[in-house]
Amino acid sequence: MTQNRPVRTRIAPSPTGDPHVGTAYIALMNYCFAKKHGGEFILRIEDTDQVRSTAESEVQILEALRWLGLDWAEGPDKGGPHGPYRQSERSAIYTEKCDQLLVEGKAFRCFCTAERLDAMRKEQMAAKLPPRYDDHCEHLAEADVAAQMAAGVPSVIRMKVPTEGVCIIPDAIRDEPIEIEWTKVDAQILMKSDGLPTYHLANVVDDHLMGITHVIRGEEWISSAPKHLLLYDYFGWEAPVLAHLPLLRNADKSKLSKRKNPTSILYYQRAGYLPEAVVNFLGLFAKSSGEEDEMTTLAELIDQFDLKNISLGGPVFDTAKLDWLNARYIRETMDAAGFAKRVQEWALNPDYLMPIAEMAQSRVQRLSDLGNLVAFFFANRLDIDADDLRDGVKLSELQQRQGYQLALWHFDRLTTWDKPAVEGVLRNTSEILDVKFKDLIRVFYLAIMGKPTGVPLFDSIVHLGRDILRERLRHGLEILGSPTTNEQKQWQALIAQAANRAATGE
RNA sequence: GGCCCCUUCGUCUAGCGGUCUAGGACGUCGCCCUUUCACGGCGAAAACACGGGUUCGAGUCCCGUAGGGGUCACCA
Repeated sequence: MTQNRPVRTRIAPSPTGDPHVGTAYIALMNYCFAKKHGGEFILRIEDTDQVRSTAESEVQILEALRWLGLDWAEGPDKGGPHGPYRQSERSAIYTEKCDQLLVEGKAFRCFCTAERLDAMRKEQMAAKLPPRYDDHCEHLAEADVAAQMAAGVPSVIRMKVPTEGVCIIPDAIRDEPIEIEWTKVDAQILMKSDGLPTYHLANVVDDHLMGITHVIRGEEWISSAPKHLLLYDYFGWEAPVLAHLPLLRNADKSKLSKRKNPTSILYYQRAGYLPEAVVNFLGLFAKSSGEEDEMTTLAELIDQFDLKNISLGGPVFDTAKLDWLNARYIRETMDAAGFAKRVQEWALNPDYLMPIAEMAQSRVQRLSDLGNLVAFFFANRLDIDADDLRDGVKLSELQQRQGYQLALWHFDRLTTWDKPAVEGVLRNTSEILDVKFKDLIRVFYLAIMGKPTGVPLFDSIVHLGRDILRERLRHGLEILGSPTTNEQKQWQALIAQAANRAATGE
């Protein structure tokens, strides 16, 4: 597993949501490692999940990485010698490789239904056994397979896995290799019934074909590493060096999630952070910090980069230090003119200003009324206190809190982000809480604008974006105080009600 | 629950058997500077999860325990 090919690393995001800070963190480590060793860093889009992948998400991820300055040598937007760089365009390759495994007896076709597999897992769980494929189809006769295929029975292809021994997984940031028994490894599906590969197959095939020498990824992949190593072995390919990075955490140490923290890079952009500060902050997790200044350039980060410097304990993504770094970048790396330019690019640009102008025009008497009217578009958290927030509200405090929580729940589940969708969430919320729409709207004006009236709410929410909105509502909740246990129970009931409505389509 | 990973101040971390009465940074608090605020300066409180070994000597090595996390999908 020693590598002497030219170093090549990659970031391989799945375009299924907002660009995540975790992706940026992994990308940065791969980027620094490649640059440190005079290698290349490339970008590949892993969009084999037809249901969840969107073109919009892909665009945003590319934009976010570009914003951070983590430029890639090859990728779907710029091509390269190992393209295409979008897995959905590489189907033929996976089919060919998978057929090869089938022919060589290293994989088998499986006709099990989802129902049978579910039942099987339940039984295994009940018997306190680890859920694992029971090899039902592994030894089907060839004629049998052919017959089912001819009859058009849907099938998947699974990989065969050794029934004894242990898999040794060397890891570049750990002193000792990780060992996992083969009996704990499932007969992973390689090819789904839709004809597209799963992550495991596509990832291994692409990493090999694209000449990736070092796979630096999150530690959520440790338990599937044996499958990957086995695939390299099956294909007769040299496996890349593996390095599993600790996951970024919420303050309570759980895996970083948007329920508890802003996780979208778009949020940090909108909230007024500078990309160089974000990169610096993320880089600190891989920097062996002695006595020297923690403010470092990307170039210095690369120069000092060493996988061994990464602490294995999952770091809490606590933005206090990011705030401090950001402030220093603002005051130490630019003059007033430069600062003004940054602010302009940030939000005083035509794209951001235009919708605001449309909302504000009919509501000002003098140009100077604009500031008070739309200041909330240029803020992150609003400076409001509990009295402001309860001012003139007709709902009980409990209802107000539930309104925020319920809306938060709904907004997170929205697949489209436009005016009808936003309005739908609020109407829904008012119905579930059984309060007047008008009264409910008022509490949202308060949390979002800090005032009970202002420019149109739905348009404002759309324009502010999901992440800032989430912060405003979360802030509102914080100000109102934490719910009692009794309230928590009522809250569960409301969520159930909301979920029910969603399921039955109202 | 099985398997795997992890464990130094609130947070990010330095530490790789004696130099540790554990260092730095952020945050917090106090003082100074100052028309306010911020910046800046000075200072303070604040940690080796626990229990056993090994050793002349353990934050550093080993074993347990506890705690946290990840993973057990036709998602990545």
